Amino acid sequence: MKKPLKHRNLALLLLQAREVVMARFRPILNHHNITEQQWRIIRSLSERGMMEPREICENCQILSPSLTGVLARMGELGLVTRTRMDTDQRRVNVRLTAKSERLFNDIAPLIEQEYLTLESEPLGANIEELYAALDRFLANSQNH
Amino acid sequence: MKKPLKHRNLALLLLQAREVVMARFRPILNHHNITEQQWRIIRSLSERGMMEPREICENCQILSPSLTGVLARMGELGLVTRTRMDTDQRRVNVRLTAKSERLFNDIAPLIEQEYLTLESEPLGANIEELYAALDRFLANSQNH
DNA sequence: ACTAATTCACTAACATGTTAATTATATTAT
DNA sequence: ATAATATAATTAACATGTTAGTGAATTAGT
Repeated sequence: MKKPLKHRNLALLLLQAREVVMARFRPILNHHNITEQQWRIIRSLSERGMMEPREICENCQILSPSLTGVLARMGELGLVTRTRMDTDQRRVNVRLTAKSERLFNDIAPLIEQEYLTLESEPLGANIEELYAALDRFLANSQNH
Repeated sequence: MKKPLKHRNLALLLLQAREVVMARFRPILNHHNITEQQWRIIRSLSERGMMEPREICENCQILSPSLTGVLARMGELGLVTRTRMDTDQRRVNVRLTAKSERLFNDIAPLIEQEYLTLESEPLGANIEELYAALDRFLANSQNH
């Protein structure tokens, strides 16, 4: 009478793998008092310079209603500025501040080092394979 | 002066891949009025029959404080029962109910079918590679 | 030009994630 | 046996995830 699922839980495997990775980086972010989402946004903005909220949503995998709160708190903390566009009053430009650029410069090397450490351990042995598999999967997904 | 990170954001890639997968299954769960976390728990309990909360935490990747609320709501909905153990009054046994077993039997075939659909599409072309990469990565992680 | 449809950011309501601390029960070490 | 330690589940406080819906601004169609 029992009918177990034949397929494994792919979403859960991805979640577990993500947790393995984040467990390495979370202490760094906690120590600097920023959240995972804030770091994704700062990292993304440090590359692009300026983004609209919907671009951040896409790029950082954050839903619009969540982002509203995240950006508001980052604004309070002086980590981002938000300015309405002249050409389209609905849209907003989000930028890093001097403070968050310094924060990025402080944290980035630590993250970088942690990646190197990870790669040097047994855990990192097959990490290129994981990147490749994710790349091919996402390339066929029309989702970015 | 600008120092971009040399490494790609692995945690984000995993999150994006997970979203691609969940986008397929979310409509099924929504239609049956259960959350992603509730489904993970139901699926897990349907295989093991009975679990303690801390086992559910490990297996379903849910933190203990979150699980307290999830199980409470599932109890209200008649989806699980919680009974304290005689041998250790701190510990609890969680079980599915007849209702949630029926729910599982309703949903499982739909999930199964969606996996088949996914595999038949371009997105599924390299999915075995993804499973394999995740397996090898998790096997070296001491995290399960 | 003008109406209808679309887009963008946002609010509301509730569920879950995250860290720290707490309570109750069990276990270990003296 | 008792005190110190450890463990399981919980609560508290706040941040984020998720769905539905809103209001203002823009664009598409006529």
